[in-house]
Amino acid sequence: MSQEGVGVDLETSLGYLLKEASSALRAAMEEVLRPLGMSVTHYSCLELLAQRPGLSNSELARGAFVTRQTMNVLLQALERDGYVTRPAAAPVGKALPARLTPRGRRSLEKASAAVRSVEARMLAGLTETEQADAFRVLQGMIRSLHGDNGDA
Amino acid sequence: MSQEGVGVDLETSLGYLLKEASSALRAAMEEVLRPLGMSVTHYSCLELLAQRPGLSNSELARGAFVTRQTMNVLLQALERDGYVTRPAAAPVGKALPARLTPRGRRSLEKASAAVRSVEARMLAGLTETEQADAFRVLQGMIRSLHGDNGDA
DNA sequence: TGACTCATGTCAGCATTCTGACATAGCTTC
DNA sequence: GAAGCTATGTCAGAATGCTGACATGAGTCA
Repeated sequence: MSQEGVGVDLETSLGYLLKEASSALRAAMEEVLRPLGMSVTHYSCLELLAQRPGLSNSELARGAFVTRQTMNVLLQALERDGYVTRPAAAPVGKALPARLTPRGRRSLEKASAAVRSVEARMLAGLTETEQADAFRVLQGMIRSLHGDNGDA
Repeated sequence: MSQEGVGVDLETSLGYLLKEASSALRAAMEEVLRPLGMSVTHYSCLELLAQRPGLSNSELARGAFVTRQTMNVLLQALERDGYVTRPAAAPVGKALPARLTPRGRRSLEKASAAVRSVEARMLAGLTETEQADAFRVLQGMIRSLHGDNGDA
C-alpha cells in the first residue's frame, strides 16, 4: 500500500476511470439491492419490463447488457416464481412478450426507489451543467465504440 | 424492436448510460484481446504489474476491480505459465510482491497497444474540452459513490 | 506480554455469465 | 414456391467471479 507517486498513466486513462465509475455504481447498487434479495441483473430485468411492457427475452438481454442465454435463465426463474408472465405461444414469430405480474410490480417498487437513491447520490456532487456534460460525453464514447463515425 | 417513443427514463438515466458505456468499452476490449488469447482481467493484471511492479495479490485485485480470491486464481495461473513471478516467502507481512517476467512483458506489449487503440477510438469523437469534462464528472461520480462528501 | 483488530493469501463451494449448438419463424430474393 | 439470411428461444457445458471460511503476520492498546 501507500506507494503514491509511482502510479503511471492508469490515473489519467479515461477507460480506466470509466471502469472504476461503473464498478463503484454496481457495488453501490448491489449493496442496496442485497437486503431486498435482488441482484443487479434481476433488478434491470424488472425495471425494463416496467418501463417497456412486452419486451422479449432477446430485447431484455440487450437492454441489460447480457447475452440472451443469460437473460433466458433469469427470465425462467422469474416466471417460475411468479414475477413475470409470458404467453405459451408467440403471437408473432418466436418472440414471447413478457410482462410483470402484480407481484413483480410490487417487488420492483422498493428496489426502484433504492436504486434511484443511489443514482441521486452519485449525481449529488455534480452541477446541472456537469450532468449535461456527463450525458454528452458518455453518449459520445458509446457512439465511437460502436463504430458510428457521425457522418451521414 | 422498433418501439421508439415508448421508452421512459432509461434514456435519461446517467446510471444506465454509464453502464452502457462501460459495457461497450468492455466488449471492444474483449474483441481485440480475444485474438491474443487474453481476457480483460488477464490484461488488467499484467498492465497493473507493468506500471506498478511489486503489487501484491490484494492490491492487484483492487486495481482490477475484482475480489482478491478471483485475482488469486488468475495470478496462480499466470505464475504457472511463466508470465509472473512471486517470491516463495514474503519479505514483510504476508504480502507477496509480484513482478512480470520477460515473457509477461512481451505478452503485454501487443495487448497494451490494442487496448490503447480502443481507448483512442472511444475518445476520437470528443474534443479536448470534452475529455477534460469526462475526467472531472467521472471522478465526481466515483467520489460521491464512495461516500466522500468533499468536506474536510 | 496478551488480547484485539485488521489485512493478507488461500482453499472450497456456489452463483452467474458466457460460448457453442440446434430448431424454428419471418423476411428477402430469385 | 424454394433457397438463403437473420432473429429468436432454448438446452448443455465451460469459464469466470463471488461468498464463506481459515490461518497467518503486523500493528494497537491495556
